[in-house]
Amino acid sequence: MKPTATALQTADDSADTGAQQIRDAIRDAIVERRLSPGTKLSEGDVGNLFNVSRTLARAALQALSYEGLVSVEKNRGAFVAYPSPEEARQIFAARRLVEPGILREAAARIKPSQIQHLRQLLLEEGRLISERGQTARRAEIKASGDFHLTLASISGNAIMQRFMDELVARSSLVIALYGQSTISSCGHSEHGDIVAAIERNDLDEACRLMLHHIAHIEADLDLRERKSVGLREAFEI
Amino acid sequence: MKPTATALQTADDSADTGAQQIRDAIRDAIVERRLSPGTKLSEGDVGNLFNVSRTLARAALQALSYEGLVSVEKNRGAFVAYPSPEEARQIFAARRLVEPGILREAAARIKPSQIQHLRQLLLEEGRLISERGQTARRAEIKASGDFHLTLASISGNAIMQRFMDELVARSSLVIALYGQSTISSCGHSEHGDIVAAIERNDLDEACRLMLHHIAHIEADLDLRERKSVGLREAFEI
DNA sequence: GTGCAAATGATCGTATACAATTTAGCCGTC
DNA sequence: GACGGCTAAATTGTATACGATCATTTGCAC
Repeated sequence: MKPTATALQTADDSADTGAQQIRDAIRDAIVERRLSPGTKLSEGDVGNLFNVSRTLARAALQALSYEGLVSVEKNRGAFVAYPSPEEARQIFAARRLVEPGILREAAARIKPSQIQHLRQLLLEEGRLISERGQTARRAEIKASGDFHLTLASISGNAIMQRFMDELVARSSLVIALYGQSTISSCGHSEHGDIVAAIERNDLDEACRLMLHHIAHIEADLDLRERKSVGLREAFEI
Repeated sequence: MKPTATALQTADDSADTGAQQIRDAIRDAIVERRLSPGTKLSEGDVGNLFNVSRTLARAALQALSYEGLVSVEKNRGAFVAYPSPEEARQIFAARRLVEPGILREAAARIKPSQIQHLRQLLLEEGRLISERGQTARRAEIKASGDFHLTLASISGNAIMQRFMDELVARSSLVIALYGQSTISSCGHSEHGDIVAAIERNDLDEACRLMLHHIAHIEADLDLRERKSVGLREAFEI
């Protein structure tokens, strides 16, 4: 299972300012679930795909490993991360821990134009949900995460923003692996409720809704240990 | 101002498993303030210092830039990060936001042996404070951070732990730049108070103490904008 | 036919080499 | 004497090359 050209070549021919472009392209592919967890990302293949040397491919993969999106195994190669159930729990625990705080901070500094921006995001998200097709689905996944990231950006704390970047991206991986419901972002209306609570300055309610929202996402996961199904159980029906 | 051999060569001749060793050595040097903010870390120099090629030196510096300890400027090189007052504020805002949560999580899972471990850390910290000399001072800086990192490790959340790693390291940079009091870790007793509160299971009080502790550290900073002192003000006495 | 051992191929780890960019020094002109 | 442009040195950006490690398969013995 090697990454196909269609899975990765999105921002290909843009200026080659370095490994960053490659990193971003691969990250987008992972977040939008065009690349499945466990997919091997060999340095050579990635380099060929983007027409750069292994040096840059390696740098990009290394960067992604710091974000927890790919895992590099010594002398074996890089793979799209395959979060364990335990990791998944920790990711959502971290989100429960930081998102209320980010929300409070954001609500305290939010300006009318930014509320407007949030509302526009919700609209776009709603539009994508009603559309059909793979590309719409992928855009929807991204838009769903963008809501949380925008909140972090409004909070004005670049460090928390980067942290949320990581958490949202890794959440996408977890949902790809353990999500049950076919609908990817079941909680669209919940986003709207949160914005509404912010608008009427009811912070406690907004935080409550946020925690509920995160719990809702997590509840859709099936985090039972799957001991690499496929040895025997997969055929012993 | 290039990194001197004595500033970096700590774990030099140990096994060369890769760039990780170099990264850790430089990180320690930064956290213990043997390397001052703004110091240039050229790839060539770093490579020579550790007897490796520029490839590995570059990888190590790149990794440190992801942690915010080093800033790499395109075509200009890498420098020990020089956090702006605004960054400093964000770092501490982030700590205020996450540390109470980590503390609660840790307190909920803490085992007697881990309390023992914390107490031992405090003892060691106290011992270092009473000693004199540069090496003791540096060890003290590290020990002071280790308290917070140990708490994060007890929380059992690897993601939050990594995040705290970053925050504590960057805090050290900020204190090096903006700290006023000569004593580096004024809040040793506060650490003890927090452990005591945990021990008697008074979580609210523990969180309150933690927030107080962070505020105390931050209060010792002089975060006034210094517009690269040395243009004119430095001589216009 | 099964199991182990050596050879093969693919991939990674690191070093070196070359191109591009910046920085510093130098000289001529104003 | 100060300013501006030019050349040279130093440093980074990227590619390539070679040695090391791991996975796989081939072949042989049992």
